[in-house]
Order: sequence, then C-alpha cells, then structure tokens
Amino acid sequence: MKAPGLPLDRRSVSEFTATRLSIYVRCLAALEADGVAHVSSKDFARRFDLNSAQIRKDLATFGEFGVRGVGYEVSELKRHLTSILGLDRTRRVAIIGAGHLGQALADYGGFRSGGFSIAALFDNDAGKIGMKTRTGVDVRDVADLSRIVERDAIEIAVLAVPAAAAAEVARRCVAAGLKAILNFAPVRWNAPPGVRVKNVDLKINLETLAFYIPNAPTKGAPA
Amino acid sequence: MKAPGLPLDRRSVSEFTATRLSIYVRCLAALEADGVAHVSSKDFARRFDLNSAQIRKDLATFGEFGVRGVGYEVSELKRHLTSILGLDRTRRVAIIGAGHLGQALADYGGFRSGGFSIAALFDNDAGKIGMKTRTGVDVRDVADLSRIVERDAIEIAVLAVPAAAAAEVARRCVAAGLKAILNFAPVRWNAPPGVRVKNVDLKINLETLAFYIPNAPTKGAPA
DNA sequence: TTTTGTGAACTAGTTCACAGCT
DNA sequence: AGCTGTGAACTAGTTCACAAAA
Repeated sequence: MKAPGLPLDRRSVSEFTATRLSIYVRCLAALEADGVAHVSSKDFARRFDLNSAQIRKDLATFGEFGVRGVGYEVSELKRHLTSILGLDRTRRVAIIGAGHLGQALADYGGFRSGGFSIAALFDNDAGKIGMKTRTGVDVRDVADLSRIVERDAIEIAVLAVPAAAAAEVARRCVAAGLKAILNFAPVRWNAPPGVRVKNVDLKINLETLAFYIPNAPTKGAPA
Repeated sequence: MKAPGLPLDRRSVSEFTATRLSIYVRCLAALEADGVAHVSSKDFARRFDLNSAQIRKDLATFGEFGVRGVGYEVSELKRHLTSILGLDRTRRVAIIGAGHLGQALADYGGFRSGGFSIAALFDNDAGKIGMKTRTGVDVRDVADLSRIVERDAIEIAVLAVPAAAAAEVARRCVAAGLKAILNFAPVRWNAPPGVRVKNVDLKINLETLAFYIPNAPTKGAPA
C-alpha cells in the first residue's frame, strides 16, 4: 500500500468517480456486515454489478490500496475511502425552507448519520420560525443564516424552497460563505467559481423517466 | 419544419439528452412567460448558459423544428418537446412508502402538475393505511398495489421506503407491471430489462458534494 | 499462480465549424 | 446577411488487456 503520491486537486476528480467512491463505501459496509474481510476487485465488481477495472482506476486516483495477487482488505479500504470522502468527521448541514420537503429532509435519517448532522432548518415565514420538526430540529429565521452558519461552522446548504425564492436564497448562501449547495428547487442557476451545486430536480427526474416509458399498447399497435 | 423521420427507439436516446429536453421545456416556458416569441439557438444558449450546438443536436434527434436564418418559434418548439416527453397527457404516479419523505413527495406541487398526478400512496403499516396526507392523498395497503396499478392505469412508481424494504417493494412494482421507478431508497438494485430505474440517493448526493468542499483552512495551511 | 495498477483501445458525449437553406 | 442542421474534431469516461508485483 502506498499513500497518495501528490496533493491532488479534488476539482479535477470527475463527479462520476466521486459518486462511485460513495457507492463503494456503502458496498464495503455491506461486505463488512457479512463478515467478508477481503475482496478482489473482480469479486467486488461481480457482487455489486460494477466493472473491476473501473474500481481499480477509481481507487488509483487516490493511492494504492490493494495487494497484488491478493486484493483489498475490506475494512481498511472502507476506512481509506471514508477518510477521502471526509465522512470521518461530521459536517454540519443547514436546510433552507421548512415546507413539506424541507421538514421531511430535516427528519430524514440518512442526513443525520455517517458524517452529517442537521444544524438548523431555516425559513422566512414568521408562522414557522421558532417551531420544531417532528424530530426536534429548530426552525430559524433565514435572516440569521449568515450569523448561524459562521457560529455553528455549517458547511453545506440544502435548498428546499419554492422556485421563485431559490435564486435569492442561493445568493444568501454564497454570501454566508457556504461552498456546497444541494438544490431541490426546480431552478437552474450558475454558481460562482468555488461553490459547488448539485441539483436534485424531482420534476426533471420524473420527466426524464417518463420519456422512456413505452407507449401503452394502443389497441392493435405493434409491440 | 420536418416531422421526425423514423420511429426512433427511445432507448437509444441518452439520458443526458432526455434530461436536457426537460430543461429546454422549462426554459421555453420562461421565455414564453417573458413574451419572447422567437429564439435562435444562440440566444437560447446564452440566456440559459447552455451550448447552442448541443441544443441543435438534441433537437435534431427528433426532427427539424427550426427555420434556417430565423431560429425557433418558442411556443411551437415548447409544444413539440412537451409532446416528445409525453407531458401533454397525464401519467399516474404511485408513491410507495408513507413516511416523512413519501408524504412530502405526495404533497409536493411539482409532482401534481404538468403531466403527472399522484394516484395513490402505499404503505404496509396498518396504522397508516386509510389515513390521508395533508393534501388529501389516501394511504393504501401495499398488498393492493398490483390491483390498483391495473385499475387506475398507474405508470410510474416512486419508492420512498427504508433501505431494508426497497428490494422487495421494487420486485412488487415490477410484478405489478410498472416500467418506470424513481427510487429514493439508498439501495442499488439491477432492474430487469424493460424497466427503467432512476436512483435519487440523497445520502450519496450529499457525500459527493462533501467530497469537493475545500478543507477548512487549518491554521497556517496553504491555500 | 493470482490480482493489482495502468497504458492503450474503445465508446459516449460535447463542441467546433461550415455547407446549405432562408 | 443570419441561422439551422450536421459531419468532423475533440474531450471525457469506460473497458480491455497485460506487465509488474506478491
């Protein structure tokens, strides 16, 4: 095993690779739970329907984690990838927008474990500010965003606001120094350099999916 | 303008292109709202930070919608793309899993307009079956999935169930004849041929985003 | 032998640049 | 003139296949 050779600018790593790292960690956790101590890239690929060369290439971006002729040590590799993704420390997340989706996300278990914690939920509706979600997250005034982001060292914003408000809220997030935004609002907007945005547009996902649905076999239509 | 030449197997259209079609429709709607009747691919690209050649290539997959020397007629192009995406008829969607996320999705406006309607929300928890969400969607027994899918001509499943239940529920969806699944469960699972799955894994999105966050400048560290 | 790590080959996606139409 | 539609060039991502290591 060799430590990563050079500092490596993460921005040069493709989002495809970064996403797969995350998948690998999850797969490795499954193997660990099954008591598997060791895998070759070939076994790993077969088990999770991936390509073994791709796994090796992805890992090679960050170092040499395997032993030739043997394979990878499951928990060691998991530890390495977890560290590469920065999941070995907790990042604080702010959710902006305390509507149905924002509250559901605040209460969603997946966001509250394994490297992330919901620091606060923000809204601009006086009727919501001060309340708590089902799992006890406070709803705060979005006017205090900047102050709380700094005070609580928040690193990630999750935007769950209506389309009309999204651009203005995104601007506030950037002004507050946030460098990562997970955007659920149905709005495309170009982030300034140094700020990374990931759009999770439910409507577009649904429309894309719909595009591939075979037409209902109208009576007598060819298959 | 020329009609699409050949029947064209939609499966050969890349998901990148399909996703952009959806984006184009949204952009065209914005132009229409601004009273713009006409665009060239160049204007369109500049306005929404896209590449004009890409727009033309994407459109060329489906026909010739422009006029050389002139450009595209906004509402005509929107109408064409809407039809290509099948958004000119309403597709019925079933949401499986009436937890926080499932309920939020059921109540989410974006899923209830422009080509989609929430036909039902399913769960296996007797305590939830029979209740209604805030906006009045009935929670039904997932055991009746197959029957209701057929009866109500449901075409799309949205999976919002816990990871442990996802594989079994996905199997039921396929058995019920559903050909499109939008999966929010943090589980990778390989769909049988003819069934299209789109994974929206919130945890993986967050982890991928976290990967790119520049390290907090530890005292004295180089930029 | 087995399996990694990696250059080379391949495939897919994007952008360029221009012929051809209006 | 201006702009579309499209082959050609380019870029990025994936897979192959093998030399080097254990």
